[in-house]
Amino acid sequence: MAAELSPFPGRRHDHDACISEGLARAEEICRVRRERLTENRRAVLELVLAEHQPVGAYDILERFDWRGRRPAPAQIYRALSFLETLGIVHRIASRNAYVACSGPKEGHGTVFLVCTECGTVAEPNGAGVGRSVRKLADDSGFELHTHILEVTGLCPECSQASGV
Amino acid sequence: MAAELSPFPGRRHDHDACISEGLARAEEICRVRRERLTENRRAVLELVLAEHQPVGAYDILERFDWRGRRPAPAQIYRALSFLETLGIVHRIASRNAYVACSGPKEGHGTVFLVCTECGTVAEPNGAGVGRSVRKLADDSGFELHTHILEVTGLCPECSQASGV
DNA sequence: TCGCGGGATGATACATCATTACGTTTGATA
DNA sequence: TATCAAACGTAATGATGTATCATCCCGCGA
Repeated sequence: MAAELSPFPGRRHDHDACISEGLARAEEICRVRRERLTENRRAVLELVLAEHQPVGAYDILERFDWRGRRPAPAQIYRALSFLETLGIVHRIASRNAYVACSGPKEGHGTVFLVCTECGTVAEPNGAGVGRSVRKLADDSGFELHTHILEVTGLCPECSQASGV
Repeated sequence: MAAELSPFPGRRHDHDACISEGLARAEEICRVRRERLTENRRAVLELVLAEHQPVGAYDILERFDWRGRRPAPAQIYRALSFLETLGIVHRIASRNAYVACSGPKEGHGTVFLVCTECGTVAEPNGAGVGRSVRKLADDSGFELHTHILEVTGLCPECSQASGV
């Protein structure tokens, strides 16, 4: 088998590829849905894609220096919610911050592994957890719409580094 | 078996009992841990216990009219974090709001079912989900510390009301 | 090509949520 | 009762997120 047993990106992955894949995916989704990936939205997406750590809206705001101007918060939030509806950016509620969706593959659920040491976020395949959640909801008579699961701990690299 | 198949409180439950049980539980925990359930903390807890909906810190602030004075935000947050460490109040990250822990029983995990219609929050027994999460973390080489799972949808009553 | 209509933007202001800082009070206990 | 840490009171500030509205831009039909 090839690369990823772990959903974490690894220290030396080709991050430029992450970015261009992310952008390509966004373009494809917009094409299909007949939405516009405007300059603003694209710029925000690039800033979110720039890292595998969640990034706050105001961090984006600071890094955003598009043609010398400084946009207002609303502009960032508008772009972020647009990208969220497309499913290419996710909000990490426990941190009030945002990450780019890391996998093109379907079947990943709304599960985030957040490393408390380096901040990296991974989206593992959450199918098993998804089943548990559905069962739990059924047993409780709850009509499930969405769920978010945010797991904190140490990613493989930080776990090793901390001397296991 | 007796009452609760569903972890939801039900429209006509004895809510006074919820409150006094909650307070009694807090007193017991403080006694065991040699902590002080001061007047402030108790007042905040009462306001959180007053509903099964998550309540914002500033909602508490507004309702807080303890001897005519109006406390500052810091006071509310201090009490809330104290109550969180005791495990009798939980923060709902997706809503920036707080609920009282609904069950005296152990074995409930950090799982919240949040009704988007009436706002009621229930804490079902999350043992099954907990196992899935541990497995997922193991498979990803992730050293798990904590997790929060917030499920949105319709509670049994609202689900029925919406005409299933 | 003109003009219309809806979505996106720019900009100001404001609303909401949370923390820091610091001096004072309180309560357990030695 | 002297002491010390914990909790409180208060003010200020920081961080995050929305509302509003005039304007701009783009696709599309006349």
